[in-house]
Amino acid sequence: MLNTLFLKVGQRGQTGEPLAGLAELGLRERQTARNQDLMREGDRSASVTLLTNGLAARYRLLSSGRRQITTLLVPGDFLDLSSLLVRGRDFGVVSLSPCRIVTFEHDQLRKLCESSISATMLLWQETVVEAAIQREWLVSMGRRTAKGQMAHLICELRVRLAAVGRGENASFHLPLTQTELADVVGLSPVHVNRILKELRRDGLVAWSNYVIRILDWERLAEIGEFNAAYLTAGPVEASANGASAKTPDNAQQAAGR
Amino acid sequence: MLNTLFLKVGQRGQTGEPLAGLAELGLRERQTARNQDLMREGDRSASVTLLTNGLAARYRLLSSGRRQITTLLVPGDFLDLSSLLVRGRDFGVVSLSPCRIVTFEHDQLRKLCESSISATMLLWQETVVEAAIQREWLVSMGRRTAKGQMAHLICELRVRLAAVGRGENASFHLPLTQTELADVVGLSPVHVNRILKELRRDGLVAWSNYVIRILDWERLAEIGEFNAAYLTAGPVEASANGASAKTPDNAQQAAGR
DNA sequence: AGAAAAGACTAACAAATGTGAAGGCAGGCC
DNA sequence: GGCCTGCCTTCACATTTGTTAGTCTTTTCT
Repeated sequence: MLNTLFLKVGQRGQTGEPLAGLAELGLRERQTARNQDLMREGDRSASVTLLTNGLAARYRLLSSGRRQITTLLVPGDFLDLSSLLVRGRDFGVVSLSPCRIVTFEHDQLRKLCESSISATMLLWQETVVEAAIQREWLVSMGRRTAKGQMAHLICELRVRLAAVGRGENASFHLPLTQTELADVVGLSPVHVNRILKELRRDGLVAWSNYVIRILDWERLAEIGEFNAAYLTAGPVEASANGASAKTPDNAQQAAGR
Repeated sequence: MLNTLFLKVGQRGQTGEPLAGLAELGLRERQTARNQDLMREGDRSASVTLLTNGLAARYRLLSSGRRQITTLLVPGDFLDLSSLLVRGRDFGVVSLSPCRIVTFEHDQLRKLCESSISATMLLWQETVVEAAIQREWLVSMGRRTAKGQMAHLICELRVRLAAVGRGENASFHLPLTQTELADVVGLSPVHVNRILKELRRDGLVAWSNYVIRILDWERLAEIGEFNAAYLTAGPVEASANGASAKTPDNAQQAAGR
């Protein structure tokens, strides 16, 4: 139940051990269909949900009907950790594939945090890494070319998915419609189609049946100016943190840098 | 030294009390000039810095020379809280006006966190609110019109600055060049100029000498689809949190809705 | 199996945004 | 006082991106 979370934390050179207690706290592990609204904007909740399998997204809807996906959630990601600290939710969450999720009640989580500072730090770190990913998206949308943005996104997903054991060699499953992809990158579906065509033409990726195969990692990372450090950077080496500062592992090698 | 931080936390209906200990931990309070590089991308640090006065920004530089500002920092904001949890920095920080800053060493901060769970939660909350602001920017860049994006940004800054006592009535000081503004919204300087012209023509804002006066808050908020909840939402009402859930104060009223 | 729906792809055109260049104004500097 | 420099502003034009709409294929539903 916690293995993807542990894998992710492990990739940063840490042990998820302090969070082991979560195993007993998880309520029901649920299975959802694709395209389900897992959470609606504006709700308050008394629990936090962890995605253990599948792909999901945080999004915002504007009055024009336009949608912006602000976060892609992969196994091991919390859908709404922020609800533990701030009331009200400024985003909705939708499943982009059939998903499996577990929920933890705020009260339980808070007890865990009170009893273990290293557990708190690990959870806080999740928020920090998420923010780094969002910053990277901001750079993509603002200053990268559409092609660079797509290239960067593919690189990011490859690393994040590989970290939790999804995808082998240079290919991974990404059950995203071109229209959904458009909502991720903030472009129109037609333009996304154009960009993908270019990436394929240039021999950078193969993309069919929702499986992406990266054909030329080097060039893809170059076009997207991708540097995996923000995903794989471990914690500060600190005695107080209970964390070891191992060298980043194979996932990073695969990721090139 | 901590008053802006306290004001900000207070606006969310909480007391900054648990962080009072910081007052003795702050090292040298420094004054910087405008346009100084306060931190460079890639550095590691052993301390966290709080902005106590002035305006600063986190940014990323691409190889093409293009710059994207990913966060605008106002008094009461930490420049690099994330360094406490993750090594390596994926952004630079530049002062956009003369600034005053205080730094706190990681070791000291960690001790504070270990001794007080509510202090930890308050700091974590800072990260969470920052992430919410970034999500909002993502929505702006991806799915709002350029005009809506500018409108939203102005609303956001008005609320954030008012919260820390900067700006009165509906006007505030924003020492941002149009070129810098372009790096915030991800547009070209020329286009930023066009948008500002429109906003002025429509009687929404007056903008001169780096002072913005909002002439029609209602319409500005409507155009930007601005809802201050993500900035003013307090914590979850929780016994464990030591936080009181007061009704949001006047700053929010001023912010409309 | 057949019908319906969803998704990928393309084309032609429209709108938004970027680029390069220039003029004007103000403040800082000698 | 005069000269630089930085910034705002505008223009003309190039490029990117969006829109609308249509065809084709695949999947889903009955």
